[in-house]
Amino acid sequence: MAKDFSTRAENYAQWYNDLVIKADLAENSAVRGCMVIKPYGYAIWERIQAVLDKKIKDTGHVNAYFPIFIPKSFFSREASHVEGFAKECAVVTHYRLKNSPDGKGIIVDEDAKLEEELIVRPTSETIIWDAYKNWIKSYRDLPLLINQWANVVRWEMRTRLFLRTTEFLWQEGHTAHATREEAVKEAETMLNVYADFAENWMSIPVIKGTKSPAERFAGAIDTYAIEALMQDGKALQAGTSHFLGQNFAKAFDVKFLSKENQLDFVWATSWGVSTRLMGALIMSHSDDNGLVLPPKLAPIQVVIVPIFKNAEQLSLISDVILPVKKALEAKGISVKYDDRDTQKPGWKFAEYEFKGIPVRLTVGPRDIEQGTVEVARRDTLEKEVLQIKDIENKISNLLDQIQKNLYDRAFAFRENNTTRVDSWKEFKEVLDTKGGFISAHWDGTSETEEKIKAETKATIRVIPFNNVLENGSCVFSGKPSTQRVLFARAY
RNA sequence: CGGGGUAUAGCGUAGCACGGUUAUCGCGCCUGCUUUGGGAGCAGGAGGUCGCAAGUUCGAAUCUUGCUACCCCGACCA
Repeated sequence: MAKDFSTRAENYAQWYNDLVIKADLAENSAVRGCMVIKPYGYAIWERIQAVLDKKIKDTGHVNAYFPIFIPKSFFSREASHVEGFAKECAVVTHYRLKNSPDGKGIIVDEDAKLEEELIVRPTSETIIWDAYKNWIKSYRDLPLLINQWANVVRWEMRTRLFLRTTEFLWQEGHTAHATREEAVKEAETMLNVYADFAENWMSIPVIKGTKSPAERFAGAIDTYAIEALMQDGKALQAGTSHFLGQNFAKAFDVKFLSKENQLDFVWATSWGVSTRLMGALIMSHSDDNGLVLPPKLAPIQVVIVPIFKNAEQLSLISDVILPVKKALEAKGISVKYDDRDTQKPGWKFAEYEFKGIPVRLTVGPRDIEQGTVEVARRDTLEKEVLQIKDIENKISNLLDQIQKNLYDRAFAFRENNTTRVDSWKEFKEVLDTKGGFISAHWDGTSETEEKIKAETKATIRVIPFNNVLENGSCVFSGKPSTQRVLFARAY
């Protein structure tokens, strides 16, 4: 087979880039750091959206839409929030262009300067809480459970397709509650929704937990996250959920009258996942032959490739296989029948393999004679020959098997790449030779985390929920510690 | 924003130190014939402001200056 792309062992970063381009998921655009999501990549994102949107609605939330622009003054109301985002904001300063006096092109009209600059949203807490102020007066208005699907802009220094782009797509939930307990519970609920989605739809095992103060969202009291391990041993934060306390309520003066006629600030959460999930999906399952998609998110789950020399042969095959396609579709399976005569079968095999289609059916004249179909599965690259009459009943089972196999494979990889470490020497050794998650004791201070990061580039990815409490000493400082946390180098 | 590098067809490239016919090759694209169970073969063909601007010269992809864009490494990050 023609190998015009890198393998993971040769160059993991290059492999990822080649894969995204060659599988036709996305490409770089004329705007530095911004990507064009191509139809096939967008179809996968639409699957992610559709499933998550339903989960978000099933947990009581409704969708709304807030502006892309945020007045600069709103932005600075919550001190740590501005501090966190100020360095990566795009700012709109003018609203008009004019012809250049020298006749060469077009320039910004300096007379059209905005009274107040507008920030292109890097996240929407401020504009949303400004609106919530008018919506919430009484405990009867609570809880307020709103989500929005939107694009946001964060002016990153270095970008990578899907993993970190200047503009990206996401959903952001913003909720308001009467009590602290309820808000904390909401943040946990949504983290569980994300974890369920990652594990059962994306086949990506994740670790749920709390972020250390250094990794916390700007403006949050607590940040929860699901953390996944990629095949190169680096961790990737796949989703976050924040308990915001009363920080934004205070900044935007959002108060409600309780049943007891007490005026109090509301309690808030926000939570989101982004197109970065596409990166997680790619790096969790794909191999040196290209993309591997979990069936539940694959835009095309089954592709049928007919082998034919002429129109008569094709029509014979079509007569037999089209009813099978219909039967599969009736079961909710998405099937593509590629009967183009402009590409050869071998070309199609390679193409669909690279695009990660979970199951391929091949039917040629020999099969028609014998009443068989060749079934190839993308995850294991195994092929078997089945009776045509059995296809209808066996394929959905096969898709389930693939979905499960991908999860099991990723889970085993994570288990094999999570190491318990009790000395600083071992910590550095494991990090450099093996990578992956390192479970180690930490004294709980930001200073130690900072020093570990400076020396090794590894950060605390997550303090797992339901962590076993055990006495130990910090792997770096030797000070007393009560639990292990997960360290890793991260995306 | 620091340090390094690159810019020639849709993509990847040769040519450039030493200026001189019609700018090289591969992939891809188009046409025809033969092919079709793992990225077909042969023949023919189309496609270029050599990043932009100025300069040196009889003559510039090649030399000089300025500009622009992009890539890699670092600090920052979902």
